[in-house]
Amino acid sequence: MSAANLRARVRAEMTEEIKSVARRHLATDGANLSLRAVARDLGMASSAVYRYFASRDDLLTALIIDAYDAVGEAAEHAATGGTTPLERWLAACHAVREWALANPHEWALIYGSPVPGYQAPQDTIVPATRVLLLLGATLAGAYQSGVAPAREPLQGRFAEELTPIAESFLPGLPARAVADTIAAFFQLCGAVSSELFGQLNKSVEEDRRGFFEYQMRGAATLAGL
Amino acid sequence: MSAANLRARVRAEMTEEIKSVARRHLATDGANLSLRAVARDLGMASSAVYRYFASRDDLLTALIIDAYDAVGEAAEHAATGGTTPLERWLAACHAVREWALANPHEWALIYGSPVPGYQAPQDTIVPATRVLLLLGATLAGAYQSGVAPAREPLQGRFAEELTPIAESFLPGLPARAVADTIAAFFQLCGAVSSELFGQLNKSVEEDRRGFFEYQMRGAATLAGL
DNA sequence: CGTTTGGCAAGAGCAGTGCTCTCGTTGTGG
DNA sequence: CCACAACGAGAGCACTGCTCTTGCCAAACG
Repeated sequence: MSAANLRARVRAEMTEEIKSVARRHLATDGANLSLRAVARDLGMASSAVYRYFASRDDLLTALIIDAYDAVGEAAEHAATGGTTPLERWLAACHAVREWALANPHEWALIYGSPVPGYQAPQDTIVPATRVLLLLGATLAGAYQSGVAPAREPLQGRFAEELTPIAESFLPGLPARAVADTIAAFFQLCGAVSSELFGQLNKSVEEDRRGFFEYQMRGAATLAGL
Repeated sequence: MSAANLRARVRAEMTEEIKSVARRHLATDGANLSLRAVARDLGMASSAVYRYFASRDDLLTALIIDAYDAVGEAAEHAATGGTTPLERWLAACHAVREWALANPHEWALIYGSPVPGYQAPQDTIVPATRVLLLLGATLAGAYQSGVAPAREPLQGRFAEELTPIAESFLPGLPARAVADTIAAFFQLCGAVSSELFGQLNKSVEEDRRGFFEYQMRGAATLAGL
């Protein structure tokens, strides 16, 4: 039994080591991750890597899940600091941005254009919603504590579509708040991606953090925070 | 002289044909464009393509410029229809979204994560600002016609950084309006990319257009429109 | 203790890629 | 008319993802 555990542990360590080297390659060379190059760095044959990941896409999927978890944890950790909902909101947004600046290629992997021919498996959708849920929970807290006043309900078909989502994911939250949460999350993604992918080319150079906060305060305003 | 023109015209036609086939490959196979496959489709050797484009990145750059122009023109054309600034604003946003839905891989090419190792040359930055300038001009028109009231000036270092940009690109527009324009543009990019890249996974299915309009009305609100 | 089984690594090999170089051909400008 | 530049084709290099076969070594079983 301990032998089997040992085998499994060695295998897990090897898997983790492959992912680690792959992450390093990702950080330096960009998204076109070469499985052979990773194998070379590990001093093993490229075919040996296939014992641990069935394909290059499988390795990418593992990295994607890790990245979702990493950015989610960074945001959650930052959000514990603030006292008011708005402070927690902004702290989470800044944490996401800073994680993205520190790990640009991993950000591109999860929130950039999908890798060609790559279809995200089911395993990725749960960790993908972590930041979204954090924003939603922050907003829900603001509603429950009365910091944010109740707002007119939304009208429109998409509001009806969002109602069951609201029930299952964030019970008690009106559909409008769910819509605002998703919209704010998209705004966050847009702000980070645009800055990271070079859209604000030489317009704001020094105080990008300040401009980002301006945008996220706007997102909070739209969400009723 | 007409001979030289003929040579140049044949060359231009060939260049256009290569781009056309490449665009078709882009639409079906995704972003990992294969120069050899394009050459095969054209019935010529892969090395012959290099007479027209120095590298695969050069071909991508040409496609990127075309894509920027296409989405810019779609937005500008749509914006001519509306009567009020808000109508023109929303029409432009919807046009951008619809262009992106019709040409997802080209959208990914210009607003998704940058292709690994690819550095956007100077030729791309002018057409890239076309949609941004349209939004800015719409906002400027609203200010000048008095539809949108004047707002408190921004404070913060990024506002100072944006002041010279305002002078050169959209003269007469306060720094805050420039900041709002860029923020709105990022919001537009975020909303379109998130929808296109599958971030709203099974939450809103039917009325995505309505949800998008909700977001863009929010962006207009933040911009003071 | 001997044998069999199963996980692992290595190597060769296939089909594909971007890109370069060389070698003919062809058409144009002086 | 002829030199020259532009062009297309083909071979070739180094690389990729992935598969298949072979050999190895430790664990499990009789």
